[in-house]
Amino acid sequence: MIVNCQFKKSERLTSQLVIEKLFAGGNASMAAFPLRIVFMKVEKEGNDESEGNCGKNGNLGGKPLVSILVSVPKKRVRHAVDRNRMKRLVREAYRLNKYILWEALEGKDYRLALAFVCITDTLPTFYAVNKSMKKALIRISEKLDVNANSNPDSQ
RNA sequence: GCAGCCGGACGGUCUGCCGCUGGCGACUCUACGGGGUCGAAAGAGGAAAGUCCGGGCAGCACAGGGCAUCCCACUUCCUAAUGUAGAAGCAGUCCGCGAGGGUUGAGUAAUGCAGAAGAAAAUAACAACUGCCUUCGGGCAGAAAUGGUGAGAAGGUGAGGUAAGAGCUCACCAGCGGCGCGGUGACGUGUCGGCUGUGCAUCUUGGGAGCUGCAAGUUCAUGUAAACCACCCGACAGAGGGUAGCCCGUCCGAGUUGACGAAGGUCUGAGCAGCAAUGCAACAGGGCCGGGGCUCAUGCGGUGGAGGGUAGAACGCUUGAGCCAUGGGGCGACUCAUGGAGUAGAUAAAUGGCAGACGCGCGCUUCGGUGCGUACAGAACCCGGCUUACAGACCGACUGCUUUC
RNA sequence: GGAAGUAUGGGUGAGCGGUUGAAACCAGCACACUGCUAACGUGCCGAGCCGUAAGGUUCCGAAGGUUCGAAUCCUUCUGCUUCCG
Repeated sequence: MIVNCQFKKSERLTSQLVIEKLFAGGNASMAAFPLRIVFMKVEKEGNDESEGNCGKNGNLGGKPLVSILVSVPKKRVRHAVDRNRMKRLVREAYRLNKYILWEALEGKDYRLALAFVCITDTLPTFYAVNKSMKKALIRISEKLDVNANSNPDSQ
């Protein structure tokens, strides 16, 4: 299969409940310079069974494996133009590198919620964002495997 | 040629690959709500910004009048627009050699205030001046010419006049009023007249103002939902509402429309609630009772309180006081007629990424090229105006300096 | 998106257009007290610039304006805070 480079609106994280949970604390976060990444596992729930029926024409049909949000604080980046540009760069970098996470999540029984928060004052180039995005996604997928092994102990 | 000033109009272009958003068409899945794939077109501004004004639009409130409160104020015009809005002007003042630019602008009859300084801040006499009296200390009277203070000192300058002086008189100038002329008008100008403090507030005159804002608001879904708690209430009347600024008379008045009417009434049943059957519809219903009275508190209604729920969805939402062209009117803002083109609508929020070519500016240059840069800034209901930010570049009118004829 | 408020010494925070460049508290410096320190008490500097000093001058977020006179009134910007489902 060719690497899926689409990024539809359904992959956006828009639920207020999930977002509040994500930022409430206790979730893993890491810094990759222009960004800080917060992520959380979301268990597949009962309504996923109905999803399974739809899911036969590809995972695009049902709920996506990963949903993300991008946030750029107004305090760091003053102008709306620059905030929009920062979000676009992050989204584009995620779009091109999302296959890393999707491969890691193949066959797992949970989904992921990710938040990218900008922690820089100056606009970086696309190359810088792309590079750190790749690194960060690889690190996350490594961590997932570690957590999967250690999860039964902690719970 | 250089520098400037005003007005208008613009603010990058093209190609390839990978994406995003809403609609359209085809195919497809479906729990019939909608989802997926493919296709060809569309997808930020002159300021989208600030939110400083004005409107449209929406909800709530509201018979009417007066007072109070708040806002506005040169003139004429334009507009949907009532505005420290816009256009064209007028007057004062400041800046500029100038083209021009900034800013202020109803009235002053009455009342009040004006720190410090100064004799005195408006019925003016401190010093000096003049006259008279004198016990030589000074006193009385005249007088706004002199003094310094101050933002402002009793119109200014000069001459005459006088005991000394004074618009007391005259000439010129500034201001005010009457008349003539010009202008729609603010005002300008000529002439005549009397002789005239500054600022602020109250005040006077004229005009205007209900409140909240698309997170307005509407519909659907979810919810035991016509859910729960408290209070009010049914005509011998007045709790209350209009009216949480006050007053006057007046009106409504216990879910509700219209007509007659002023009666503890009559007629209609158009209305309201509910999926429906049906229920309610200006003193309904039940119990006791011969009747009145008394008691109970179910349903409907009103007000307040305390809660629950949402990945909530849809509408509002983009055709509008809109845009462009030509012609007519106007100095202009603008307006009239005719014709034409016409999908941005997101909602943790689309309009992007990469690569290359061109254009423009600056630097280097062996004039072949080459390096760097390419502004301010991102729709959120929609318009009009203002303000602020802005690389570059175009058109037109005008000004100053310089050169040539 | 819409609607309000606020900015004054190093910090908090009063302030009628007129003695205000600044009330008050904290902080700082000096003195006094103490064996030494803290606290209490007294006084001073209050922020820049010029000056040895006396003193002069500029400042109430920034820039314009009104006024004889502005921290205060008006306009435009800047920062911060709050509210509206």
